[in-house]
Amino acid sequence: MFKIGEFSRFSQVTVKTLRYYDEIGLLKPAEVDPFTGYRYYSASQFPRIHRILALKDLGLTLEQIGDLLEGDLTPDQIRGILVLKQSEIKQQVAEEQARLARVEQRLKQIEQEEAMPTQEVVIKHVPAHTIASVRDTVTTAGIAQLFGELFGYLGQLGLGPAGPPIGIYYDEEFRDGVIDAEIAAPVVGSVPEGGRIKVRELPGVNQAASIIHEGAYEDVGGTYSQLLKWIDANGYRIAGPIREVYVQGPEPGRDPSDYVTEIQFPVEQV
Amino acid sequence: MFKIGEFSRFSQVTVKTLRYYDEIGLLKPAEVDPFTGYRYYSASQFPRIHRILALKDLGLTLEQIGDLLEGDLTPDQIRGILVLKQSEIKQQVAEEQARLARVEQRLKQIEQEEAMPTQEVVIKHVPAHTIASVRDTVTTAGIAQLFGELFGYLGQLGLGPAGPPIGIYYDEEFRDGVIDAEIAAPVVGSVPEGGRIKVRELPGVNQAASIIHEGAYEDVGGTYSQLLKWIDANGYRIAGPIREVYVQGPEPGRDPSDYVTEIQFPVEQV
DNA sequence: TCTTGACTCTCCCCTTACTGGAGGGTGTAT
DNA sequence: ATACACCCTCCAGTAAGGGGAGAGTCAAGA
Repeated sequence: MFKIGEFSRFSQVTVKTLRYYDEIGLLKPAEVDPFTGYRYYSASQFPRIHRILALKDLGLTLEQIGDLLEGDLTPDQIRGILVLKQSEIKQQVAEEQARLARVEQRLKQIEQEEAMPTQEVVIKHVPAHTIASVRDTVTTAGIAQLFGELFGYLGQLGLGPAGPPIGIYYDEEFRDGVIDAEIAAPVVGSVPEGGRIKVRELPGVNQAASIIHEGAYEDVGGTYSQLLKWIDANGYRIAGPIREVYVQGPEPGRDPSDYVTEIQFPVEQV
Repeated sequence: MFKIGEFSRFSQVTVKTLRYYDEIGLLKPAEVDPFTGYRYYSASQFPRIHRILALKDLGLTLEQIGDLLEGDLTPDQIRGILVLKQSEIKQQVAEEQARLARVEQRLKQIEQEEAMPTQEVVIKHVPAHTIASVRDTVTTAGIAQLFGELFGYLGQLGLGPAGPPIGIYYDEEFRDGVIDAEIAAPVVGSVPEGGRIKVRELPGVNQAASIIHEGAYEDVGGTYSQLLKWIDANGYRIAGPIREVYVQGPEPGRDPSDYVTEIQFPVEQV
C-alpha cells in the first residue's frame, strides 16, 4: 500500500490530480482510512494510472477514458472513438497550420510596414436573407439612383429596412465606367414586388473574406487591395460576386468620414 | 445606434459574447441606458469587433487583444507576441501530429488484434534519484543474489529503501546467459558505501517509453516486444540502458501473478 | 389604451482538467 | 514534547463563453 505521495512519485502524477481522479471516480484508491481519510493505493493500481496516462496522450477526455476502462464499450465503439478522434486531430492540425500561415503573413506585413495595419481580414459565414433589390448596369453615379429607387419604393409601402443595405457587384473585371450592380435591403415578411424591384432570397456565403472600410467611398481602393493581398497570401480564391454592406452610409448631416462599410468576398480554399 | 441583437447579427458575434466582452472591458457599448441597462452600439464600433475577430483568429487571447487594441504596445512588443504565438502554434502542430500518429498506430493495432491491448505505452520523464546499487555480470539466477547482497547490506545499516528497487540492464544485445545488470534501491540522505555496494546519483531520463508488466517475470517477453513495436511504430529510437522498476516484486507470501513491473526504455525521436 | 410577442437585463451555475491556498489533522523521528 | 513532512477537506480560480431563470422593456397591432 502506498500513500498518495509515494504513488504520485512512482506514477508521475501529481497528488492533486490523483485526488481529482478519485473525486470523478476515474481512479479510486484501493483503501481509504475511514478515520483520517488518508488514501492508500495498491501496486495493482499502477497499471490503471498508466493506462490513463496513455489514453490521455491520445487526446481522449477523462470521461471517455473512464468509459473505456470500465469495459462498457465494445471494440467497435472504441474504434469509433478513435476514428472520431483521428479526424478531430486532423482538423485541428489543418486549422493550426492555417493559423500559422496567418500569423506568418502578419509578421511579414509588420516587417514591411513597421506597424500593425488598422484593418483586419476575417473569414466569416454570412447567413441568407430575404431582400428587396434592384439590379442594373450603371455608371458609378447611377448607384445612388438605384438606392433612391429602392428606398423610394420601400418608403411608399411604409417599410423600413430590416438591416443595413447591401450592394452586390457582379463584374469579374472592372470595365470602364459601367458596373453591373444590385442594391438590396433586407426585409422581413412578404413584401410585394413592383416595377424593377424584385424580392428574393439572397443566399448565404459559407466563407467570406471580410474587411471593414472606414470613411468615404472614394478611399475604398486601399482597403480593397489589402483584402485582395490577404486572400492571395492566405491561399484563398474569389468564388462569387463581391458584396458591400453599408453599415453606416450616407444620411443627411453625416460626415463621409464616419461611413462604415463591410466588404465581403466569397472565397474558397485553393 | 444598434441594440445588442442587431449588432450581434451584423457582426456575427453572439449576444452572450458581446455582453462578455463588455464585462471584461474589451468592447464597451457606445451607450448604456442608465435606467434600463440596455446596451447600444454605434456603427463606429463595428471595426473594433471586426479586429477582435481577426486577432482571435490568429490565436491571441482576449487579454492580448485588449492590450493590442488599447495601443499599449510598441510595434516591437506586437512582433514579440506574434513570434511567440508562431512558435506556440508550431509546437502545437508537431504535438498534434505525433498524437495523430499514436492514434493511427492504435487503430492499426485494433484492426490486427480485434481488441484493445491491455497495456499501454507512455512517454514519461523520469527524475534523478540517489541510489545504492551493486553491478555485476551475472546469469539470470544471479540477479536474485544481487538483490540479496544489496538488501542485506541496507538491512545491516537499518535502512529501508525509499522507493521500489530498480534494475538497470546495460547489454546492447542479449548474450546467452550472462547479463550486465545493476540492482539499485533509492535512498535518502547520505549512505555509506561498502564492499561492492556503491552510492551514486542515478541520472533522470528526459524521455522514457514506459510500459507496465503485470505478473511473473517469465512472461515479460510479450510485454517487451509490445514496447519495442511501439517504439518502432512511433518513430523513436532506444537511447540508453533499459530500466525495470519493481513496483511490486517478490516477497514472502506474494503470488508472482501479483507482481507489477515498469519497464522503461530511454528513447529519442528519430 | 391594452396586449402580445420579441427582445433585453442581471444573476447564477456549468463546462475541462486541473492548480493554489487556507485551515486543520496525522505520522514519525528526534 | 516538538519539529517537520505529509495528509485531509473545502473554496476559489483558470478561458471563453453557454444555458437558463426570472424580471423588465420596446414596438406594433387591436
